[in-house]
Amino acid sequence: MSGDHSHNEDQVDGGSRFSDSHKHHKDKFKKEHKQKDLRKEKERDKSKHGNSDHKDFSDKKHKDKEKMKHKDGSTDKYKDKYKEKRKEEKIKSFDYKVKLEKENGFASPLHMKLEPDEDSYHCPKNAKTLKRERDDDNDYEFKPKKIKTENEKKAKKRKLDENIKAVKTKNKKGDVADGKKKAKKEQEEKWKWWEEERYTDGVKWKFLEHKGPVFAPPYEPLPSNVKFYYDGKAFMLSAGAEEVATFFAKMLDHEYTTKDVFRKNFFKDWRKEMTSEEKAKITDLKKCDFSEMHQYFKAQSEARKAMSKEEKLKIKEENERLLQQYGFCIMDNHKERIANFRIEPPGLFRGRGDHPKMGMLKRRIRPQDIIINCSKDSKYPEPPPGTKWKEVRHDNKVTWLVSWTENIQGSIKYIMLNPSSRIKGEKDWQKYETARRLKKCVDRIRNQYREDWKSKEMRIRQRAVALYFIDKLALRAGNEKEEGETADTVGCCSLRVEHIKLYPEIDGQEYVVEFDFLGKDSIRYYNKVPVEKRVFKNLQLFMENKEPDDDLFDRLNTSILNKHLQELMDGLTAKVFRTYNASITLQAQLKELTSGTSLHDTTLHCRAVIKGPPEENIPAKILSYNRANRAVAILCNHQRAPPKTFEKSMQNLQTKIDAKKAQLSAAKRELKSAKADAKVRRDEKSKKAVEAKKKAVQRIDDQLMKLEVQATDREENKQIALGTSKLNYLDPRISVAWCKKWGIPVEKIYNKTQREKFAWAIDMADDDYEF
DNA sequence: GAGGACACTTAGCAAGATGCGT
DNA sequence: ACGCATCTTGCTAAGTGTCCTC
Repeated sequence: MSGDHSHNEDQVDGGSRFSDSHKHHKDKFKKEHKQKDLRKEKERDKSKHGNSDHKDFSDKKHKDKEKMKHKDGSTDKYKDKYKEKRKEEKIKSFDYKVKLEKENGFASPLHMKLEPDEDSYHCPKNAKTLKRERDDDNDYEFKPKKIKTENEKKAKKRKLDENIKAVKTKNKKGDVADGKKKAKKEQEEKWKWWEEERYTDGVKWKFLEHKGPVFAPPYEPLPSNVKFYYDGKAFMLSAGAEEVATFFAKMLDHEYTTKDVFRKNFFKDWRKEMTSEEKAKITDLKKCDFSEMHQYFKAQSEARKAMSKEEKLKIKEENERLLQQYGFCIMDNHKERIANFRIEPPGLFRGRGDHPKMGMLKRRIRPQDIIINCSKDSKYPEPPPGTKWKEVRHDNKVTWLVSWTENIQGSIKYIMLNPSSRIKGEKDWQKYETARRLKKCVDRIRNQYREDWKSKEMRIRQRAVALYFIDKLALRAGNEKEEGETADTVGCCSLRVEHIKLYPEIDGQEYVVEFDFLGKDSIRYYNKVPVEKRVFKNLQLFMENKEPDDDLFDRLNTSILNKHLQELMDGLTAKVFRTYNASITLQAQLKELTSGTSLHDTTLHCRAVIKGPPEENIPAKILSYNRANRAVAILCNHQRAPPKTFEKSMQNLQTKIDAKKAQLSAAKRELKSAKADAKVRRDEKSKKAVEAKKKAVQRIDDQLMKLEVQATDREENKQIALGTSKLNYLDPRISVAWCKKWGIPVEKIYNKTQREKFAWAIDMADDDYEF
């Protein structure tokens, strides 16, 4: 470890030196050793899972001030080469990165009902603010122009509609029979919030009323015949200790109950819940035998599965009742669906990846932990009898209804509205509008950061290279995280030297950077990308005289980067690049893949795309869409574990294909003989027989094609999750426009939940929409 | 400018619901 | 009608980014 540090300038022109305090290094050293065992375990674990040959990452970070040499003498002659490169890049990653399966359908909660239910909400006089002022802060295109002029009319009309609705609700009572009709009507009456003006000044609502959260069911003690054993002897636990023990017992099948960190954290927290006698007696987790408890829970879940239809229905009805009672709120005259009205039940914390806090006890949340947010003039939610809320506040500058502080990280959890709600939808729409604004100035910004690669100042170069990664590779910003509190993951700004490797030349390509790090959710990011020479030289510079666990961009953090971005464009942050690049990629890929010619992709022997005019072929179109979606998912590194049943289901599909093929050749033979027959007989009957056979062949051929498309799609999708990008990064108007253009029903692309979330886009996008 | 509190979006997994072939 | 595969939904962790204080 080098401690030879002295200078402190921010210029890129001197000899490269680090200035780092020795103390800092010593601490680092100690910590590193402490971490070693942990890491070894990580490794083992990883190889067990077979998902990573990932190298040993250190947990340490630090900031160094150094003096660096400007040794980048390269000239830049890329002009519009850049665009091509990007394109190549994308195709590349498509090739080498993992292939995939079918869409995994991410979603959000159920449909929402607009009609208030019987025990109708108390609605205050001043809650009728229908018309809102325009938000002046941004987004010229946020609102379709015509709406501005029509707004008043619409608002009035809506008011009228609502009155009608209110009347309807009254004579609703018990008419279960025409539920279908009603559902239809509801659809027609869906509130088009996107045709209204938005609030100004951060006001999120004027009126908010809800019923509060649903608490986790209380703990039910185990029957007395289910025993816990310590050191081979039955041991009666106190209720508190028993509850925590059951959390562990339930997880016994999971591999992580064998992990040291998990066990240690669990045992420590468990002991806190024990009585002093228990504490004295139970001192070694290894001597604890939870197997009887485990068996009991297993049996219970079996029993649940084997329940009669009536019992299942009963549970369903109860859930529905809860949903109706607690699952909705009134926000500004509209009944809106709440996303997560249930409080998270207690249990053992299991973070993602190698989380230092795995196994800790996640406390039960009580009413006195809960903060309620609602209108002053609303009917406040009641705390359960004999309890009190921690606080009831009336903050209409925020969107949450309920919050509490969680005990593992000390972070705040919220109950908020469903994605189909106005408040979420508006924000979502706005997000895409910001990304569209970026589209207009992205060339300027790209030119700018290229210029900055040559800057005299180290911090500017670092900023420019980081931004290049964020733009080109859709990396996340990479906020700093508190060490030891979470799994060791990074994003762009927090990349460390150990996360990249530089190859001046490899596999016939120049200036290749190999990325290998764990990103959000400890998902591995691995990519080998050729970069521009100047970037490469800069990276060499940044890495000079650094330890593997030093920050690659030691003069940069997300706040600096975002401040810079803010200056380049109003509302621009690192995250916007991900949205922009995802959406623009989808649009480009859809154009390319759907046009017909480019579908003759020889690497993907798919007859479907080769054969016939695309407009006649919906499955092929959907495949094209999924591929475009997939390109984005790959760009954003949205991975998933291959489904457990993948191999099997692939086999099943192949069996089906084989069977279909056999069927096809049989049908063809029959056709042939029918033809021969017709030639000899020359009568109507045999002619007809030929026609029938022809049709049969055609039909079977179509079926076969469909199966093959399905197989291709699924294979390609094996380890790619399409849902995340679909739900969070792709401007839904692109998809809607594509559907309209090619006559594909939107239902083929978006399921019900997704259609609800994207109702605004489905309503407003025409077939010529351009992102 | 560092650090923490806060609000809100993005993320993958798995349980539960649905659908499909037999 | 049943059993399995797939799709949907719920769950909640883990990010981003802003604002405030010192």
